[in-house]
Amino acid sequence: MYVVVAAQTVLPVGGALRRPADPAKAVREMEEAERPRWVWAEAREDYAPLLRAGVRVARCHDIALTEGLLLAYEGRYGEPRSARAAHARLHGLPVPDERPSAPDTLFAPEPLGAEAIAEVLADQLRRIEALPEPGRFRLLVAAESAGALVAAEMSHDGMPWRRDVHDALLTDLLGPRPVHGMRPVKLQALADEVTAALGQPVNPDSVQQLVKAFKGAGVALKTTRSSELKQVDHPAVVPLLAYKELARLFSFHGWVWADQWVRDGRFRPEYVVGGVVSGRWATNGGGALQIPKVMRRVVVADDGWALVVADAAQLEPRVLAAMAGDVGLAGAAGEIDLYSALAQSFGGQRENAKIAMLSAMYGGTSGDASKLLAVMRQRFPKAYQFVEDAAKTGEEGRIVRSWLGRTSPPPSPRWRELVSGPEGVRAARDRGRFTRNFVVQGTAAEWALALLAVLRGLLPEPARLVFFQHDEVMVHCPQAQAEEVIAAVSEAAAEATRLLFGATPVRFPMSAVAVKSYAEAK
DNA sequence: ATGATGGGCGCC
DNA sequence: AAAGGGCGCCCATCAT
Repeated sequence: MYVVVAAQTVLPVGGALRRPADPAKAVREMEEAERPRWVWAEAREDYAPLLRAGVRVARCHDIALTEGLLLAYEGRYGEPRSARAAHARLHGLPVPDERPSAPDTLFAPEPLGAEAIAEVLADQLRRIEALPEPGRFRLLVAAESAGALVAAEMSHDGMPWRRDVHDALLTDLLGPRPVHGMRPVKLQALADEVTAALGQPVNPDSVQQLVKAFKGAGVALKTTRSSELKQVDHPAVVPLLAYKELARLFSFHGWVWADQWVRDGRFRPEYVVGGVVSGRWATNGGGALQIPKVMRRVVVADDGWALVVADAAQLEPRVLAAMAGDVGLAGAAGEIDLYSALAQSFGGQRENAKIAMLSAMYGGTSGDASKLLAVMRQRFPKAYQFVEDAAKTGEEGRIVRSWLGRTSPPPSPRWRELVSGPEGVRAARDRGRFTRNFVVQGTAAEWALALLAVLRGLLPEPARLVFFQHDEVMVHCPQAQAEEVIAAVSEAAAEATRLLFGATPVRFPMSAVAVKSYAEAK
């Protein structure tokens, strides 16, 4: 049963519109009584007020996310996907642009009413049924919508973040917090060392100045990447590399960042569900998906609580094995260490097996790749063919889809120009690598979303999902629940596998550990 | 002053 | 560890 929530009203589909005095209370009561699938314009906006009112729901249908998935499938990639835009299209009215990220409260349009949202829902459900594989797409929509619930909840609950530990770490590495606009003392000392070693004043943040100064010292640099610098024998290199590392920590995850993103011992980033074309999440501020490993010690469970950290091992090759239905590869993917199981086919070398798989999935060409790919083609023809087909489709300018039906963007007009020009072969090959990767990464993202959705439903109160990073999840729970949560992770992985692939010999093992601090995991 | 772009690098 | 795809985000720099 679908129930639309919009603008302080509640509309059970097929029923009568209600205007409850306390909408949050009405949602809570209906959730307890009948667990409907809640429908709203955009979970990111509509669920947050409910969370603040202490209401959580099990299932939803996110109109905007669904519209985005449908438009892409229908070859209308990039058209506005808001409920308002979808409603306008339905009635042949002018379609408004996507709302700017900072809504203008003075001139923002009236929110769409529940009846209008119900119309869009009916239209979306019709469009889904008209697809060649409606069952898969329904699963995609459910998983994406569940992801929106999780994302809103994780932003609401936040990841444990010890500001005292963070401050101690920063002070240890950089020196005490400087006054605004100044470099921390240790950073400044490194900058001074670089200047002294190069014999002229240089801002180590400036690529231009660095290249010039190194040239003056007799060193020709193409770039100032650390990989290139490491090849250079010059006394400025060591302090410069140290500077780069610490400067990044200071500006990306330093005190200013913490002032902005950490409150009440919780880091609260804003996640963007489906923010990456492949279906992975992105973040909007906070850089939650780029937290440096050295910072993990700052993520500490509350007293008496634990962090259960779990990540999927070798997710992408397993996804490929399951999608391609390659019996040989699926057999190896029935083992915990897929690459070891493959080693036999590659002269007993686990590393060679790994290179072959990665090159097949990502279009790698370096080193021994081509030789190993030949072995791959011979031993695992269906898996090989699957990614080759995806690459060829992309090179020809056509679109590909993930297992559940997420659609890759079409080539840009610029690409179409390029591909018939002198750089055409290169442009085609680049896009082939993209589509080759899309089918694997996109399906891996779907598996991870399904895992997340199932796990969310299995967690006991008061355990909370607090972090999700592509193929890794973190749950914050009372210590006494840790074993139960670890078991829930395994169960969720098995269920996600069944949902996507049905009966398959491929296993998707997850390593889950209970720790006090994130740094102890892995 | 403000906005756009590219280098560089963190994460998966 | 190699490797490729995907991002976000800072800084410097250049154009407006």
